[in-house]
Amino acid sequence: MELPKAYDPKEAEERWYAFWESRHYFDGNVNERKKPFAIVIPPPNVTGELHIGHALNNTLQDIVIRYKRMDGYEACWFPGTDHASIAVHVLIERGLAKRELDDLLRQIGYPVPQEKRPLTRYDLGREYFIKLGWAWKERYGSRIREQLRALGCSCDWRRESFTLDEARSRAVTEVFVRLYEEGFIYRGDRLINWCPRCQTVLSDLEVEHEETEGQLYYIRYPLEGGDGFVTVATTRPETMLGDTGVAVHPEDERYQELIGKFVILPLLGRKIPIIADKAVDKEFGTGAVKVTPAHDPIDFEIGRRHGLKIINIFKADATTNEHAGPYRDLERYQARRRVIEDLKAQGLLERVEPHRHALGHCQRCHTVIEPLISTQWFVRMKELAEPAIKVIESGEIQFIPERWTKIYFDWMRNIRDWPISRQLWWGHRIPAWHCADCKGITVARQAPPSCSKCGSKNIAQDEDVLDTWFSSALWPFSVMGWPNQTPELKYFYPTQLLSTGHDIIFFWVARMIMMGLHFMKSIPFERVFFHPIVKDERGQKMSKSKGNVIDPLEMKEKYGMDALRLTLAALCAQGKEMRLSVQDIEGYKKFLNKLWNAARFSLMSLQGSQLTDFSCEKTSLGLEDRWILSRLSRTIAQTRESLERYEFNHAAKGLYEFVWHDFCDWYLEMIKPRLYGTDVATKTPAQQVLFVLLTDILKLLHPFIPFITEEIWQRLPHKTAESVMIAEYPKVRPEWLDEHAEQTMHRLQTLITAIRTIRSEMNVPPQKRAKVFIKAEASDVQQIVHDYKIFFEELAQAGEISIGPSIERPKNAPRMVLEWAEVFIPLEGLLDLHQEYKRLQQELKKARAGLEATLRKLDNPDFLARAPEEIIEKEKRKAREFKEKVERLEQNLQLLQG
RNA sequence: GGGCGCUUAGCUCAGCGGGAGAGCGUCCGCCUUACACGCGGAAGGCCAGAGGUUCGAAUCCUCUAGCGCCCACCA
Repeated sequence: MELPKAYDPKEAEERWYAFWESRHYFDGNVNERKKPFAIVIPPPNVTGELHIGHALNNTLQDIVIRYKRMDGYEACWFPGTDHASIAVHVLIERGLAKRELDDLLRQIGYPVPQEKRPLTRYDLGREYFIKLGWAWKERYGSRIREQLRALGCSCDWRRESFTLDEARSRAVTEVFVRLYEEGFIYRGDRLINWCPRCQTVLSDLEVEHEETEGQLYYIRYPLEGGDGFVTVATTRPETMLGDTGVAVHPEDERYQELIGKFVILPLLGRKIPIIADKAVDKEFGTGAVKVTPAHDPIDFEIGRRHGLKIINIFKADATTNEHAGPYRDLERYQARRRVIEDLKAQGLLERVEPHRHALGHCQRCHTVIEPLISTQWFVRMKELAEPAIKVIESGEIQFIPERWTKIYFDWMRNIRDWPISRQLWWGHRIPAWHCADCKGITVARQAPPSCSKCGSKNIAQDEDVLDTWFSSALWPFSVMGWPNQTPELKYFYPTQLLSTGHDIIFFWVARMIMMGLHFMKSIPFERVFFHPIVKDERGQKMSKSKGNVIDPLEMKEKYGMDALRLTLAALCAQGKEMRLSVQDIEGYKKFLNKLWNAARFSLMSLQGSQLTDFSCEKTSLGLEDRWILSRLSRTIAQTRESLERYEFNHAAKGLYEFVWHDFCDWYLEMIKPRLYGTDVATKTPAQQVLFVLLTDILKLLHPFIPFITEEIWQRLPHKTAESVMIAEYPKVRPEWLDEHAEQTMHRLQTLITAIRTIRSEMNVPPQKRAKVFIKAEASDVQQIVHDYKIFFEELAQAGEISIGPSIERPKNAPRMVLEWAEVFIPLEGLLDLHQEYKRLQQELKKARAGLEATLRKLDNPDFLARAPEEIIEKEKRKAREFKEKVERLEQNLQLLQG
């Protein structure tokens, strides 16, 4: 079947995806006759849009899963999306405030007010808010799925999950209850990170530190009973309203007499003690520090050690409360200004210094974090982390690249308890019920009829939801139906690969390992591949505001998805970032065009052939056949090895190189005479080999560029499978390896290139036949020229060829000097001797340098004594070759001058 | 403050102990019936710097410089 002149990705991509799906190729089923290969998708946020990072990660996963599927595994890729508790919550709040969600509100039956702006979640109430969340999910949730399909992802869509769906919620509840019963989950007062905008607690990971230009304020605290004062330094003067002590280092001579005395807190007049604590740094500031246990993590610890009072001066929105006395009901920075003004007025502000320090910001809304004391639910992590450290140490789970293990260990060995409650509405509600009478808490899988402590029916469910990463941590087994003991769990768990970005190694990877080990008693995945972060061509992060984003769907529109996929694979080296530009995609698109045309040519050449035998019997094969089969075998091996190591760049580039340069540039050109000819004895084997090459190339490339390979596959005259997607991935064929053919071919290529170089440099018109003289002593070189004359004629436009050991350079003939031959082409016009001289000089210089370097080694007794035998042999051979080349060049230069 | 990574051809990067590579870009010549999204050819590099290990270093070790990232409770 013939191919159209150009490939149209738009039409083909959709058609083939539908075809694959209708044939159930994506389905992974429990199948005891096959080995399973499972991947669980990192669930994109349900309201997300497919960005280039998704495109990369999901392309890589699809490459692996398609490869494994073709290679005989029962492959299953579990898809799904994440409810993204806080991210979605914040988006909805924003949408409400801007009144952008009115239509959704009407849809869920909420009486939308005319005027009110901003609209808040408190106006809606919890029930409507959650309804709105689901309506939102319905509207936007399918978008990301459609985009993954456009990418070509061969997910088993029957198994799609959502972290907030019923089955996953059951898993969440089960895990919470069990961890609570086992004592891992507790509720307590801790100093936590509070986002005053989102009005929720955040884990340390959700806080981003940023260097900020701030000020260090030196404030005098008068000593009790008269003269003198202690000067403390602080970046947050307003928190002095909550000070309950002043601390110095126990060994600080300056303050020895003051320890145990009291100061009077300015502005509020509270009497607070001076205490000694080793946490204080003598060198910083004045060596005396104000202690605000309610609003600073270190102070909290100091306060605890010394039994200091805890005075919280902030409300949930970080405005001051009644404890701030005259400064109550002020926004925190306003309070700071007022406090400073008043201190200054009272002469208690000694000085202010500029001071750079890191400030925590909310990951979602970028508001400055306020450390606060609050009652929250926590998971005790230490004990859960220990086995999770061991499985990495032992290699049971392998990180790729390996360096991420160190980062993992550092975090896991210093792990802190995980605050899991969030004061949000969109998410998994905590399965705990508080009793208004006895204040007891009942944790249960379902709403209990009464308090388990006192039996009172006066109970209400905890208001909080769980950190979104809590459900993500269960993902590898929750998508397989846990807590039910499903056949899928038994067969597909643990999965073989997790592919993700390194930015969520703590958020997600570490927690999945801990939860998997705890609840499944086994690792969740065998390998974790950390893909690089995609940056623009200048190494800058892509962002909409910078206008440097590369939108996958736009690229699909312009170049086709295969082009993007291949580019991403080809650039995916195991570094930390990948620089991507549209030009790269354009470049790989050209490869697809090349492939398309090579396929067109091949199919045309196979037309009408009655091929039945593809055994490629060596006896009937030409040099070029044996060579390309040998190269194919190596390429298969290299592709497989690279894929096993997740070296996608090597796999993609190896195939690119092989297809373009070996197959197209040399092989196809070399077999043209046979294909155009009518001699069945040479034509048929060429067609056989061509067919084998084409089918194997399609199969090898299919995981990278599924659409175009299928489009071509379907036009093959003798399909070995109804789809390339389910064809068997090529296996290494050792019997095809042919060192001799490769060596001979290499010499042939070198000679042809030498002729082409002379022709090109001397401006011999391309179509003009040229007489060629080759001086070569070695009989095998003479043999090559003799046997493969046709290739010199076809590929180098050679006319008559004279070869022999005593060939003389004809007059007016520029030359190429090789290690084992000299090539001359007589010119009709005048030869530019100067140019020729320069070129030969340059080559001589190189050859001499090479010779010297080699001889230096061979003259070194240590080298001869210590280097391995084969290296010495190699150096000797090199020396001979260089020497010969140098001699030939010298002779030629001499002749040139003479 | 701790840790990690990078520095190779004009650009983007491979190579990570034995003769400096690719793609893009540049230059030259070609519309040769698969492909001008192409074909053929060429130019271009003391592999950041300094020490060390080794018979041998772009490749391993140490230090320095520049760039980037992550973690962190010096107020």
